[in-house]
Amino acid sequence: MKLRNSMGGRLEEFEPLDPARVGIYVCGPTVYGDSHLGHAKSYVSFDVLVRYLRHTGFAVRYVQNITDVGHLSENSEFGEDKIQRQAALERVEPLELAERYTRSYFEDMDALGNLRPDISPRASGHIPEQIELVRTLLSRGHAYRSGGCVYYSVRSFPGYGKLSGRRLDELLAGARVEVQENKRDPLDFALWKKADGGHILKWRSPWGWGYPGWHLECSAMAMRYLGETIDVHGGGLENIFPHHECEVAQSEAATGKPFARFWLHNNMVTVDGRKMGKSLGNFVALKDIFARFDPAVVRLYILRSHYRSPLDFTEEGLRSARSAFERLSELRTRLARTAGEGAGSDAAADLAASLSRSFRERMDDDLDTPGALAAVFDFVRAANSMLDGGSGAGDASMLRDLIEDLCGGVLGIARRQDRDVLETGQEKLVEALSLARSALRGSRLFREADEIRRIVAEAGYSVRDLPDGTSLIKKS
RNA sequence: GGCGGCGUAGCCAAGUGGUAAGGCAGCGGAUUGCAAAUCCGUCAUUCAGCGGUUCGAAUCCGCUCGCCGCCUCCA
Repeated sequence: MKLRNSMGGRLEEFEPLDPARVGIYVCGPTVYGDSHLGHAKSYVSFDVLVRYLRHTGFAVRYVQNITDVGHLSENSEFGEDKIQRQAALERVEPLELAERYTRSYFEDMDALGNLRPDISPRASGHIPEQIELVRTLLSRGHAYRSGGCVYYSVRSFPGYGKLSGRRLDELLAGARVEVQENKRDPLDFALWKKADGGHILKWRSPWGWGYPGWHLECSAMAMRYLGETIDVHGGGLENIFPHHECEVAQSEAATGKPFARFWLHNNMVTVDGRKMGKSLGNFVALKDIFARFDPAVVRLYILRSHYRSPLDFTEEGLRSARSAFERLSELRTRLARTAGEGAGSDAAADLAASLSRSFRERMDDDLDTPGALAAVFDFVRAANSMLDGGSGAGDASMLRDLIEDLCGGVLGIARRQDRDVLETGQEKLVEALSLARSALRGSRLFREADEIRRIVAEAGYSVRDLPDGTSLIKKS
């Protein structure tokens, strides 16, 4: 499998350090608000990577942090902690707020079908590890104390800039580097900050009461759970600089070893061509989208574009994804109905082999999910044709197993509910209406039957008259 | 100002030297009591524009235009 490595920018054959095991670290959310589509794109992308690696036989340890401290609202000495600021607004404890939005985050990710990370470490729960890392950097001469804070000395690490392609003099030329009195160099960044009066989230350290700098947690937790050199480090494109650049500098200066072998970055979600972000006030909360679209549709929408391409959010795009999702779901339902005992034909085996091959080819090419989906939809047409032609139970079983494996197991776009079983009270009523309608049709009372179909459709169920009976399907 | 990316049909989107995948929408047909679903056919002589390299370019090079991201917290 080839992946585009942000470190160097080239497509490289992926091989983990340990041939059988892969360690992945992905920058998780700062939990001070509900998740939006941008989170969905990032975490769906990495979820598919993890699923695919497991599918191809690797044992994967997937670590994704939860940032609940140290993320300041501005890059200044006196910036407010985002968690603390929002906690004050909602009148709760900072960690209570973090817990609230951590749950909200997992609710949304579960709905999208993302597998839970194997470890979801909290920054606040890893203060000793972070302090230890600062001590190491101090002892190695890469950090210095000043005004109760500890800063990383960027010029002590020659590799600074190698990930983001920046050069120190160019950074200085930029107008927005703020000179701060405690720093020896404007480019230096805080490892540990002194807590002044208003800070609630603070810990005792060798340098007094304080709290960790934002970049520190990822280095400390990644190395704690995945070792000093990790196979894959992922995150959003906007984190390449400064966040990931600083992680590289901290970690490699501390260990003398490469920090991450593969850096993967997903592109942004835009709205009307503009980046979506909390600070821009144009973000689309997942809970709002889920009220109108099945989360599986949102997932398919995301996977229809490449992880490294920007995704422009549109209502029309979501509707298009919903149609495509329905088409796929139709086939899956059809296969499940037909599947049973019996030997499969050569034609079905050929079709399955063809999809397996092209799916793998596309996924092996830097996780080309749009290409993989194209292969899936080629398969959808061919499989429908076979079923139209009267393929038997054995063929259907074979095709079903494959599509469940790829779409369910790898892409995660399978809807979980069994759509032939209607369970809620409303659904029972709809089912009863449908039976009554069948009787009307039997009596050739089509006008009445059509009226029932129209009403049931308004309630969110599509009614179809098939040669062997009537099908009821809940719309997405 | 510096660094990086993008521009493929009405919309979305693969394809990085060999003659334009796929989805949605549309149109014609088969099927159907009518629909829906499904299938068949159709839908870019052309890949922002202009030059160049090549037997051959959407793919490589140069220039132009347009858009976006990062350089400050952000997935």
